[in-house]
Amino acid sequence: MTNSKTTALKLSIKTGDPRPIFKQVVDGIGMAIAVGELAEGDKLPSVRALAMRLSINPNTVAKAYNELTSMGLVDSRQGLGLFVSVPKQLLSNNERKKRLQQAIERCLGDVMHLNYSDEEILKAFREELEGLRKVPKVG
Amino acid sequence: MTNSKTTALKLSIKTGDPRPIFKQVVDGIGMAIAVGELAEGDKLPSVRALAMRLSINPNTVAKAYNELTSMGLVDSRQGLGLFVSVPKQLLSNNERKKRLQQAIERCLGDVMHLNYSDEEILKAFREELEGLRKVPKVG
DNA sequence: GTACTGTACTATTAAAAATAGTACAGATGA
DNA sequence: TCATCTGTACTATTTTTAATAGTACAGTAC
Repeated sequence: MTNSKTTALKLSIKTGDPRPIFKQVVDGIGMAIAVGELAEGDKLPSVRALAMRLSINPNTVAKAYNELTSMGLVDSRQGLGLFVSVPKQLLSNNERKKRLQQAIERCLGDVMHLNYSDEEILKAFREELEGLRKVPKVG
Repeated sequence: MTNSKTTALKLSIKTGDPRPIFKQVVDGIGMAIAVGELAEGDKLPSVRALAMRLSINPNTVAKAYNELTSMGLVDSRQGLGLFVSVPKQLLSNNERKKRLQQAIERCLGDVMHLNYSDEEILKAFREELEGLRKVPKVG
């Protein structure tokens, strides 16, 4: 017996998005987990079900699911499916810090051209972060 | 007569970087302009010279230069070269805001898995931003 | 003139992403 | 047991993007 309810997952693929499809899936589910829309133990849609819902190839979903598993965000149970895992930490502190900095650098690289002041950028960042944290689990 | 001195531009292509080469060039030069390493009126290396220096194809540099021109960061002068342009604003406020938010969302999406607290993330972001602004023009 | 600039092409190769189809072992419930 | 679901692992093919290679042209400078 496990938590077999497949949580409603709002996820869509945008054709205009520069990211490849499998990356959109990874990011979408990863974000849902991060903000608590998907809670520990929740079951993800099956590879084939999600592929059908998103009108994409099952292999593409499988690729995304493999990456999520590698990231330690979900656990695979043989024959059962994928489940949101207990938070774990499989990255070294150095690696975590490196990724944090790289993400921020990339963000700033994309933003610096836009002629916003430091204060405006910081404000937008803080608000976005708070907004994410506020999103509660779906009831 | 124009400002014909080609400013020393520290720029390198990293094979491990997930970004395509032309994007690394765009980002690198864009950032150099943003932080003031490249000042208004400075001349960029020629397409062919930069291509040779980076050991990449001139077309790849040309592609990056075209994007920088489209972004309004540099101006092309027929037969002369590319020059860092006066700051202009060819994006609507809506478009600017949209891009700011998208960049931040993407950043947070990459960061939320790392188990950092909001405070730690904000601190890292603020420090990175301040660090960039502090970089002075090369003397 | 010669030697630079950016730009615009065509063609080709290389790499990444996505699709299509098949197969297999474990789990579940009838 | 049987049918059906699960993730996973393949191979093959197509599509898309990036990168390379080569040529050409108009404008600028000396």
